[in-house]
Amino acid sequence: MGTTKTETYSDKDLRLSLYAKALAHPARITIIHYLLNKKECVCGDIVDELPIAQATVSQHLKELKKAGLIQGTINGPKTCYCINMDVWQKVEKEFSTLFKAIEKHKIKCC
Amino acid sequence: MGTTKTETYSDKDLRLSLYAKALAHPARITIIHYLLNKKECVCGDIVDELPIAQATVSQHLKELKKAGLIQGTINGPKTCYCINMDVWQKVEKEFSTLFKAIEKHKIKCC
DNA sequence: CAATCTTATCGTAATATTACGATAAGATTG
DNA sequence: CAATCTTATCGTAATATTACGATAAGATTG
Repeated sequence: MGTTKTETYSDKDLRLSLYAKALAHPARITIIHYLLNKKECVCGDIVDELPIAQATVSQHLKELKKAGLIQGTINGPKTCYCINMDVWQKVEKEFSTLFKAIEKHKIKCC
Repeated sequence: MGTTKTETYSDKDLRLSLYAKALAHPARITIIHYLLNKKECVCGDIVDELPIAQATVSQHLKELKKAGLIQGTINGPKTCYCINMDVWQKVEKEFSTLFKAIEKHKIKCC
């Protein structure tokens, strides 16, 4: 017990839930916003922006990388991070499909 | 330790992360889709749709209610569920603000 | 009213997540 | 090359999440 049963859900639902999961932490949302506000790739002063330790930030970056939302490339002693546009297009598409379905839904009975 | 530090993030980022969290499970995505496909409010045969026990479904419904994404009204021995359109409008707005910001972001350096 | 049906809640177990300090790994700087 | 700087990873603790069986709560059905 304790583990989510992944086998029996549709691939679509599963994928959407994984994207949602990647965004389900304020630190990770803040990181995404931070990357968006920079004109260049960020060689990690992300730690200064967040109220959490360097190790924890690194963990969150790993989560975002795992979901494909960001990319990181090692550049000397530093690591450069940036938004992965291709994956975000998919994310946007999947979420807006859901949102559109909800817009069409016009029932209010409770 | 173990708890997310909520105090120090912006309200916006925090809110978005909580909506994402509510959607961060395939069962909950499936429930939302199920409610969308019904023409009327659903008096819970949701359990039959999911590969998990009734108690667990009830728990997921509680999570969705907590986030405001669905509503439930007791109707005799049954409980009727439906999508909470007002809250979903907010959710959509917050997500699309993020998506639009990402669309504008045209840097690819890694 | 007893039996039944539906759903929420309780208790509990297993796993996942979050956070941190310490340290490792790898480059650059003096 | 020693010192330093940056970031990932390890180990660990605390809490959260997921899942289930059992049971409670509340109505309806016979």
